[in-house]
Amino acid sequence: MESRNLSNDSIVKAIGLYAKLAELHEENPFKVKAFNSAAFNLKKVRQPFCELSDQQWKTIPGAGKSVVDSIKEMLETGSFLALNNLFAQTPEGVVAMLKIKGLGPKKVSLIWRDLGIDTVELLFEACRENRLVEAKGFGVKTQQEILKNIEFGFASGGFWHYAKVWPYAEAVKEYLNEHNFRWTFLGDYSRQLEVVNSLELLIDEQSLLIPWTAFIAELRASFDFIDDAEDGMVIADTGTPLRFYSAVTSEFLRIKFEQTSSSGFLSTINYSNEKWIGNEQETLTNLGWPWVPAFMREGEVSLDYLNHLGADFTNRIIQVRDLRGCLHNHTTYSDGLNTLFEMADYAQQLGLQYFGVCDHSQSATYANGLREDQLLKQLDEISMYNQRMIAEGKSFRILSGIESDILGNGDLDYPDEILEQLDLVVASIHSNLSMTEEKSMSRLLSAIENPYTTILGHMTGRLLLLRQGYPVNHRKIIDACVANGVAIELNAHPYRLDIDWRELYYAVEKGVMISINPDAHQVEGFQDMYFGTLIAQKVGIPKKNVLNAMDLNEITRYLRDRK
DNA sequence: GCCGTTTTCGGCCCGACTGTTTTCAGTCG
Repeated sequence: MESRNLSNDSIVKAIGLYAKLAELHEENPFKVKAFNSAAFNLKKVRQPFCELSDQQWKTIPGAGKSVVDSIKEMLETGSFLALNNLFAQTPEGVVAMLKIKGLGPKKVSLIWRDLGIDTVELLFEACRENRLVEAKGFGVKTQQEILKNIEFGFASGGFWHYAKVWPYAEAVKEYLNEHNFRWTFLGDYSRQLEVVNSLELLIDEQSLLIPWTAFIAELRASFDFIDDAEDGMVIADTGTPLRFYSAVTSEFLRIKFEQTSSSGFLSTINYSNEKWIGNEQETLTNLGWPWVPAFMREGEVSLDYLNHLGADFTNRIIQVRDLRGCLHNHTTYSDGLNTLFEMADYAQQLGLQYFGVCDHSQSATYANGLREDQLLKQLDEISMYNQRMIAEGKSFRILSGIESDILGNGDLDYPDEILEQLDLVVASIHSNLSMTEEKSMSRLLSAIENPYTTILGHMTGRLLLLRQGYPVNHRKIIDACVANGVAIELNAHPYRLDIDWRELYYAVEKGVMISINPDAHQVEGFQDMYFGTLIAQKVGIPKKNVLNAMDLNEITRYLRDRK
C-alpha cells in the first residue's frame, strides 16, 4: 500500500485495534488504556497526520512518544510492526470476533482460551447449541445478543434465510388480503427457496382504490419495520430489500407467471413471452407440461420427474397438516432448553401423535451428550410417560432414540446392546467436518450399513450462509439408503435444510423415505417443521414418501419391522 | 504507555448501560 494513502481514519483504527489485541493478550492494562485514549483523542484531529510537525504532535493529548512513533511508522512504511506481531499470535477468527457488537477483548479471550472457539462460525454454533450460557460472565441474554449480531453480519452477504424474512412477509400478506388487493409474491420468496435475496410482490394496480404513490405511502406508514433505503424500501430489522411492483390487470397473470418462475424453469419448458396465451394452465399445456405450482418452478424439474409423481400430483404434495409426529429432538438431557416432558407435552398440544427424543450421544461432549447410564435413565422416564398415556387412554407416545455421532471410522458411538433398546437411531456427523469426499463417504456409508441406523441425519453438515457442508456423493448415499432401508432426514432447521432439495428429486424417484425433522432444542423449535415442509414441497414430495406423515400405528410398525 | 510534576516515578481510573451478579465486570459511545 502506498503509505501516503493512509488516512487518519485507518491509522486511528489501527491504534484502537492494537489496544484491543494488546488487552486480549493481557499486556499492561495501562498501556492498553493509553492506546485507547490516544485513539479517542486522535479521532478529533482534523489535519492529516502526515502534515503534523513534532511541535503539533505535542499538543495532542494522549499521543506520547510510543503512539506518535507508531503513527510515523505507518506513514513511512505503510505497516505497524507491533500490530502485525499481535496479529501473528491471534487466529483470524478471533480478530473477527472483536468486531461483533457486544464482544470486547475480555469476553473474546474467554471464548478463545477457555472454550477453545476460534472462528465466528464455531461461535455461532456454540450459541445455537447453548454452550455459551455455561461460561462465567455469560448468560442467555448475552448469548442471544451475540447470535443476533453475528446473524446481522452474515446477512450483509445479500441473502437472508427464508425464515428470517417470513414473519415480515406474513404481515404484509395479511394487510394486502384485508384490503382485498389482487396481489402475489414473486421471485425467490414465491419459490420457497432456503435463502432469499429480497421480498418481491406484484400488485394489480386496478385493484387499488387509491393512487400507487398513496398506496406506497400508506404501506410505509402501516409497518414500522419498513425503512427507506437508497434504492427503495428495506425490512429495517434485517436489511432485506422489499420490492413492490404494479401491473395493469391485463398483464398481471403473465408477469406473475414469468416472475414466479426461475429463469431455469422458463428455459426448461422452452417458454418465451410470445407463448403466453392468457393463463398459466393453458400456456403450460400448450408447451406440453402439466400445471406446476410456483414453488416447484425450478430448472431442475423435468417432465420425466413429474410423470413419475403421476397425474394430479399437486393433490398429494406433503402439507404441514399431514405431519403426525416428529422424530429428532433434544431435551435438557443434552443441550436442549426444555425437559423431556415439556417437549412431549408441547408436541401433544400441537396435535402430534408422537415425539421422538434423540439427544446427543456420548462422544458429543460439547453438547453434553448422554452417557449410557443417562440414556438408560431417560428410557425409564419415557416408559413412565408412555404408561401414563396408556392409563389416560391417549394415543400419544414418546419414541425413544438417540442422535448418535458417526465416529471417524464410521461406527456409531454406543454398543449394540444399548442401541437395540431404542425405537430409533438418527446417525449424524458432528466432528471432523473438514474432510475429503472419500472420507465422508466411507463414514456415511458405514453408518448407513449399520443395522441400528433408522435415519441419516443432516447429510452434509452445512449451515446456510455460514458454513459449507463437507463434500458427499448424494446419489451414492441415496442408493445406499434405499438398499439398507434407511430414511433420509430433511433437517428442518432454517439454517440447515439439509439434504439439499436439489438432491431430493433423485431420492423421490428411488422411493427413499424422507423424515422432516425439526431438530428442536426447545419447544419453539417445533415451528421449524413448517420450513422443512416448504422445502419438501419444492420437489413435490408426496405424503406417502414422508416418514413422519405416518400415524402412530404405522410408525410403530415401521420401526418394529426395521429391527 | 502517558502525564506531570512532589523532576524521576507513582498514579492514571469517562459515565451510562446491560447483564450477571449479589456488589461488579465488560462494553460502548
